[in-house]
Amino acid sequence: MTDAHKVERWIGRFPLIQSLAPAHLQLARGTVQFPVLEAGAVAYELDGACAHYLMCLEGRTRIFRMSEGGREVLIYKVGPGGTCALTTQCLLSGGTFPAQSVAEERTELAALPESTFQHLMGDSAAFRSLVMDDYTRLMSGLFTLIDEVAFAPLKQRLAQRLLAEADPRGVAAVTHQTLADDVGSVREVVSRILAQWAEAGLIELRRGAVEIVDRSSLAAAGRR
Amino acid sequence: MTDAHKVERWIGRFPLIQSLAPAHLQLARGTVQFPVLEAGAVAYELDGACAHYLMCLEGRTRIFRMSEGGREVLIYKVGPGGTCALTTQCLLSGGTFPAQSVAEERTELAALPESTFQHLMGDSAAFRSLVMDDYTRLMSGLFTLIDEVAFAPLKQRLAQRLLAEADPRGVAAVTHQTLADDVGSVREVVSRILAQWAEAGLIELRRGAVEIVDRSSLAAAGRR
DNA sequence: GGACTTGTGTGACCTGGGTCACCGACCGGG
DNA sequence: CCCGGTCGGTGACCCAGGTCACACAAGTCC
Repeated sequence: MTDAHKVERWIGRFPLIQSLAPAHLQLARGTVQFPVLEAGAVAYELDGACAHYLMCLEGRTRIFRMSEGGREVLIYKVGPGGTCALTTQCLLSGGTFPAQSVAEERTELAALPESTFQHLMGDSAAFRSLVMDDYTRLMSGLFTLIDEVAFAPLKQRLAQRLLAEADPRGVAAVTHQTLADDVGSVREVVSRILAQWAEAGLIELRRGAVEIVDRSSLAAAGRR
Repeated sequence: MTDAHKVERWIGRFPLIQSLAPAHLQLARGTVQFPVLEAGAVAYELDGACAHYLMCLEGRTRIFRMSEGGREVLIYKVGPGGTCALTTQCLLSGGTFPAQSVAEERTELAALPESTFQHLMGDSAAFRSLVMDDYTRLMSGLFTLIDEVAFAPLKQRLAQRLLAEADPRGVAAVTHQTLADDVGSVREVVSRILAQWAEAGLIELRRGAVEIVDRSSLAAAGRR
């Protein structure tokens, strides 16, 4: 695929880019790059430096925090059309990444170099609002995350994760292990809870996937 | 105290305000207000709307999240010279408060009306950096909060809270109950842990206060 | 100096969920 | 068809921390 095509696709995914003033659009088009991550590649590490504002074209990355003990909490996942708001945090604060990220599958990105980013943030109200929009969204996501982690019992978080992971037909292609990682627990415990739910007819278990039979009961399963 | 005095004091607390362009400074001085909260007053509630950018001149407010079960997690406390970064979140996102806040003592604020805030954010790079600075700080605070809540055992969080609350002489004027609230636990448990530490000579217990005897051991007490 | 209100100490008990140690089932490749 | 890796299931056990139910000590207000 030629670079021109890539640029078009990028703009297709992020239509707001269009609304930049001509000079700004020019700058963006001129400096954008298109890195690709293979499945399993780390996009960035904890405390790494950050040189680009990243936007996701294709694929999916998982952003999470890890404890010394090796357990994890999922912060969020970015799919096509999403930006990695942590790069924003990084670029705005001048600091390093507060979390780590790995690609779950082959992932194509659009990357604006820091200089372009800073320039546009200073000059372009449109660009600012584009960036800040995602950034404030991240912030509110963190708040809900906080009280889930602080207050919600494991079952509840697990139920939500499962629902979030399910495709339209209700199939979530995940292993117990990855679920456990996402909710910050361990496989055995997750398996047990899933077994209960399967018992109750809320879900059906396959190898490498969970099929949700009764979405609404599952959603209710966590609470109380 | 006259308004002119108040304005001077405000600028004294937030020297960066000085660096605004004359026209912007003019606008800020012309529209700033100085509300006062009595001890125990709620500064804002969960999901409340937000009409002002708030900066703290004197006093202290506690910002926290509450679960249905009535337990709390402390997000942060704002003292003199601090801004309430949640108002930023609110004003930038156009949404409502993601948490609640109450004044711990009589608190004097400086408040910029939303229109002024938006105007300055749009026009003044200096103001933007002033605001974004605190905002990104909040964000990174949330990250550390997340993995404390997710991974750190209660003891560790308690130890930190105690150290954070202590005055230079090592005296923290808090009740077991307020400590428990801050770390999202209950009184009995906190009392027990404190009793252990007192036993070990790390702290000394008084009514309504805890005196830290051995700061460094206390800091280490949480880990492992 | 009662009588109430706040802060604290303590024991008995319960439970969510993490740990350990397996085993068995499925799956893909030589 | 066998063999090693990835998934999933299960039981025994343990422990931090929350719940309940008090008892008591310090201030405080009349």
